[in-house]
Amino acid sequence: MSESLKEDISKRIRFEQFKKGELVHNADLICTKSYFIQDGILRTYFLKDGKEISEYFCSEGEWINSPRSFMQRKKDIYYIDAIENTDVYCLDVNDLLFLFDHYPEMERYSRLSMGTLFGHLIERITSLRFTTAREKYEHFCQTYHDVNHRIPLGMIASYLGISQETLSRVRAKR
Amino acid sequence: MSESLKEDISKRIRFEQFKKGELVHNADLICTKSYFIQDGILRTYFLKDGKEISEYFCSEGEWINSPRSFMQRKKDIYYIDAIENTDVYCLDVNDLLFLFDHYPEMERYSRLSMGTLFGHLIERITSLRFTTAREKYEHFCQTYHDVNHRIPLGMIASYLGISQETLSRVRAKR
DNA sequence: TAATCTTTTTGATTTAAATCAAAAGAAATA
DNA sequence: TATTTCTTTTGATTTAAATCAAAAAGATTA
Repeated sequence: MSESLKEDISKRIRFEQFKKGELVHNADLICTKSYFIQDGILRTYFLKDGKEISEYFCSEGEWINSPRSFMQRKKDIYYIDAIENTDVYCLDVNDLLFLFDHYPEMERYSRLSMGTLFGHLIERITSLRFTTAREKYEHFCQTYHDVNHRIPLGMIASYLGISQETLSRVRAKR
Repeated sequence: MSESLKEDISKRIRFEQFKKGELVHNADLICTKSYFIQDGILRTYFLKDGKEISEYFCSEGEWINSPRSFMQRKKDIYYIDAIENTDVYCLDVNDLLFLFDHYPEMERYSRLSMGTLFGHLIERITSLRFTTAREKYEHFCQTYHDVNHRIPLGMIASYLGISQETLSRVRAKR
């Protein structure tokens, strides 16, 4: 990464803090920012039949946004909230596009990190098809073992597409 | 797209044909090619407990490969086979990397099309969590309605993570 | 510290879908 | 065209997980 790019990024990112339970992004708005987590956990979720369904969790060292809203500049169904008090650096979509336009290496970085993210999504799809609740949870533990016990049981259950009672019983049997 | 890029691409892609049921990519090998479908349907699948589990289907106008194998140059669990007699244009990973190195616009094209693909995967995850078999199939019909009846029932069932008997009954009730 | 609210666990019952089994219908092959 | 093979449908039974209900445990606030 070139010096001028580093400088340009640091000029554009801004530090922000969110309290536990606070809404980071509201689905009523277009998501114009991407958040890099310094400390804490953020969650993406959407509403189905009035209930919150967790989509994914991000912790230290990861970027989070509402992907389609951010990339396609339109509204989407996803909310983002803070599971713990969380410190982030945020980058506006316009600044990101500026960086894409001025630094070809940014395009490349983006392509490569998309590839990784892509892999995660495929893993996720595979795990959702494992039929039993136990297998789903096992898979969750593998991918999220570091944050497993920092996330409330009910949120994990909706992420896995199983009821909280079932998840509680699955955990009890380990 | 610049003329020289167009020319460079057409010099590098090669026409190939596969018979119905033929293996396009074997999971024992690294996937070094990406296939653009001109006519027909290709399927990605993997084996679980000796059974084929369909991962996704691609038809006319779409690109298919074994993503992690192709992008990270390592073996992965996915096979690709032909559901119908299929005509494709194929592009080697080295040629693609050459194009990335020589045409910044290729990086951009890749980034944008990844964004779309990303959206599809998120849709997919959402649909897999819809609890009932009927809802899963409804969602499949929306995204794959044009190829729905060109794909055998059993393959759709494994794609959705439900049994073929259940899918047959779901269909009967429509 | 008590009181309230939230989250998790435990128990009983119901239900959707899996499994087992076999017949019917299509497609491929001789 | 008949025969074999593969795919889909239908029926009976079982099972995993949802739902309903309530208690226990853990947080948060007064």
